[in-house]
Order: sequence, then structure tokens, then C-alpha cells
Amino acid sequence: MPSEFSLKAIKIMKNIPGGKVVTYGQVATYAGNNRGARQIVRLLNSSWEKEQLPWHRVINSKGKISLTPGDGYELQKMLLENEGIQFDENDLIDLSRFGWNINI
DNA sequence: CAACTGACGATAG
DNA sequence: CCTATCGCCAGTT
Repeated sequence: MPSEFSLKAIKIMKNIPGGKVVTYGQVATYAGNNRGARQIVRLLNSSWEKEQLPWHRVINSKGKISLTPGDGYELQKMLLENEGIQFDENDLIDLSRFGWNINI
């Protein structure tokens, strides 16, 4: 039985529109725990496949991909660019333009 | 049952 | 800008 936090987090992530991204902190806050970023990490690692979550649209608060090159970074960047998201010269995503304003 | 682990965040220096 | 710390908490070891 998943926690209420998990249910909300999953519901939110399943609603992220293409071409937009959200941060761990945002999802955690809207799911009811503004300090639950790590639980979001757990969810993405353990059940993104089962819950069909767009894991690539979840990034850290600086607008940067947290994966390391060679371990999914390239894949995630490619998936995002494929949705129209652009990266600046420092590989950062402009959250003011591509960040999704959650409203469930 | 204690210790450890995370694709993190906020804060302080 | 950078490193160092602490908080958070479910799932593993």
C-alpha cells in the first residue's frame, strides 16, 4: 500500500506535459512533503516503469540533469531535446521557460 | 533491529 | 562559485 505521498507524487508526474520539466522539490512539495525530494528519487528508481512515469522530465532544482555522463545523462538530454526543451551553454534548462507550474 | 543508501534541497561560510 | 552539513524517509543490507 503506497503512501499518500507516493500516490500524489505519481499522480503529479503522470501529468507533466511534454516539453515541460519539474524539479524534485516541486513534486515533493505538491505531494505534501517539501523535504521529500529523496522519496521522489526512490519512486523514479523503483517504479517509473510500472507507473509509466516520465522520469526524464524530473530534474534538480538548478535546472540540471543529475545523472552522470555515461549513466543516462546523454539519454535524458536527448529525450528532453526531443520534446523541444533547450539547454543553454552550461547544459542547464531555463526553468522560467520550461518549468511546469504544477496545478492539480 | 541498526546502519546504510539515494538522479535532492536549503543553508551557512 | 565552491564545499560542508543537516534534514527527510522508504527500502535494503
